[in-house]
Amino acid sequence: MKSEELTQSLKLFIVLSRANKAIHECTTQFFQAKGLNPTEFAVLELLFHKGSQPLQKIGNKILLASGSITYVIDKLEKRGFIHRVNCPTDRRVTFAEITAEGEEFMSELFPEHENQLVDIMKALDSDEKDQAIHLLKKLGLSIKDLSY
Amino acid sequence: MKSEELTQSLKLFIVLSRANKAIHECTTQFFQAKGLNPTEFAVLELLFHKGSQPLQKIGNKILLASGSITYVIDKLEKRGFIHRVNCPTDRRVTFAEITAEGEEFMSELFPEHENQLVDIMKALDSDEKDQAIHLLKKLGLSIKDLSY
DNA sequence: TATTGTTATACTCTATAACTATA
DNA sequence: TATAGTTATAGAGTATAACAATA
Repeated sequence: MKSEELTQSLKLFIVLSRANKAIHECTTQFFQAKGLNPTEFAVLELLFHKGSQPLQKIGNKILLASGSITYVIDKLEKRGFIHRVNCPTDRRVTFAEITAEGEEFMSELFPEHENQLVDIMKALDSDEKDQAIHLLKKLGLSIKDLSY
Repeated sequence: MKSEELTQSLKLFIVLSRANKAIHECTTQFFQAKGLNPTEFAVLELLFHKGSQPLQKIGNKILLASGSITYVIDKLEKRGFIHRVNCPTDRRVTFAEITAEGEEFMSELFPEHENQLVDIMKALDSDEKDQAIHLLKKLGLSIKDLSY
């Protein structure tokens, strides 16, 4: 017979995967309705909240190869949400900077995204959310120490 | 100022996404080391645990279009893990069935997968796992009722 | 007519490698 | 030499649509 720990671990894996999948589908659908895929949203959100970034740094944060970053930045630039800015001190470096249009776009989109999340998380009350945050943070942090 | 509920919901979204991503990377890496992608593992696991299935039914469970199912089944069949079986009562239908080789493969792989999950979830004790399961199940189920 | 599965095709996203230009 | 970004190319995985066989 399987151990209690094994049964629990498998169960936790399943409910965590399913909850994440359900949430991810909601948010992805929301982004797509605005013409963005999750990667594009991630880049736009980074620039919106953290300011201009060198392309390479964006690639590191979003975990994307340099050639792929060029592709994503090109797309966002074509839509007018960001533009490239040469670094004055190192001519190899290019910054991505959000435009006024991108700023306006995100000023509307991000609060909607937040409201959607509030809606999605409504099933849990404040205490339960705190518990879930605590447990998932603990779990997530521990995994980074694993050698997989 | 942002409401407490909004801050909590956003935080919960982030820690849930991160925990899932970390776990997903572990399991995906494990599958890939065995030459499977997550979709292939999902199909194989379905046949291993639930027995033969019509291709269309597999597509519904894994959420894959019929053309894509053909592609995945072809790959698993080429590796000798499954084979196609004609339905005797409805000649339109084809079942996918796990082979002896696939059975043997999964008999070894699945317990390893479970052990990996036990390892991954070790950061939480038994009570914490139960709490997390309870909260995530509640959350996951509630989202299906949403209209997104 | 509706359904199952296949084929052919195209698209999106990502990675890799070779390259240019700087440092 | 090493680094930043671009270009060209390839590949995986998925979707779509047209199709053949069967119900």
